[in-house]
Amino acid sequence: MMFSTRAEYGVRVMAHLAGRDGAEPVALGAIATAEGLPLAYLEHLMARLRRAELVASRRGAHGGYSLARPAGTISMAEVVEALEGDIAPIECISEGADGTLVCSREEHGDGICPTKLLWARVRGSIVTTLREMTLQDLAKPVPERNETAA
Amino acid sequence: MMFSTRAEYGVRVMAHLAGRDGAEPVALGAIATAEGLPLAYLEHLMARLRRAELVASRRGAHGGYSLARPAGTISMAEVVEALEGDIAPIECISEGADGTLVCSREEHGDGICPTKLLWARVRGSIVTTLREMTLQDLAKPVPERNETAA
DNA sequence: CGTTAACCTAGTCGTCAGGTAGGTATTCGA
DNA sequence: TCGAATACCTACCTGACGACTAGGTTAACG
Repeated sequence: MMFSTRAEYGVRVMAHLAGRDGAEPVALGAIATAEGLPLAYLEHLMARLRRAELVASRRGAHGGYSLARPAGTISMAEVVEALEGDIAPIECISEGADGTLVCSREEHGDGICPTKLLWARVRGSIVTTLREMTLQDLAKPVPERNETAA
Repeated sequence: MMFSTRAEYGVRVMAHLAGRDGAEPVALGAIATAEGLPLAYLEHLMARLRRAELVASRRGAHGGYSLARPAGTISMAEVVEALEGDIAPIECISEGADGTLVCSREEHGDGICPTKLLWARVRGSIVTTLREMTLQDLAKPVPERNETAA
């Protein structure tokens, strides 16, 4: 719908990695099997995540992927943005260089776009929600209690 | 991006209508010209809005569209939902019959989907934002002061 | 040196957003 | 009563892009 499977699959992989925090790299094939997702397709997503420096990779035998930073420091906004690109509810709204929102409809000098307010707020609420969550929040859906936990 | 031009165009038309609140119906051709949007395409969107009973129509000469209810009582959630269908950030999340969110990944009896929490929150923030705004909020981008206003 | 797995580049395929076209039904003014 | 205006409906087209496959090359371990 609004986000494609890129975000869906990518987030699942990241959540999977977050479950193995700090440990050895995990082979993508193992993740694909565990999550029931197509390996070849995941490779494309990992390329995006790697370019965004959210995951580190080790090639060769016993290689794989691991988080580039602790799960608690990776916001979901970073993850989703790396996978889907700039977050904009509709085409005509995008983020300018200085962080302000630009409406392409306003560039013709026509004056104010009345609907900009709406989309700006929608975008804001999405970004805020994504920023407030980290990978760690997704990594602990089953809180076991044999440890005092991380 | 996340919403298509259906939402963008449709909201523009609705905002346009809100500016003529209560008055005579406005011909779609006039709106299309004013907003610079393709008339034939807008007709499809109006069909959705009409089926959702957000606009009323009058056929024939001097016919056109008008809001079915006062602008202040029409939430943007209704408008967007009528245009785009059910609001869901990704395919696997949808609203069940009783309003609870359902993740299609959980239906295989696999247990909890860790990413559901994320998408549920994103969806929630979008819906909340859309619900908090009404058409009236879009209709007054240029607050004139020759009247005490509506 | 061979196996493993990341990495890269091209494709294919189906769907759907975005828009066009042309007709029919309804209402008004003259 | 006619004809112009306008909503309404169904069908169709087209390009882009999401989702995925295929097949290779490079790097690291044992």
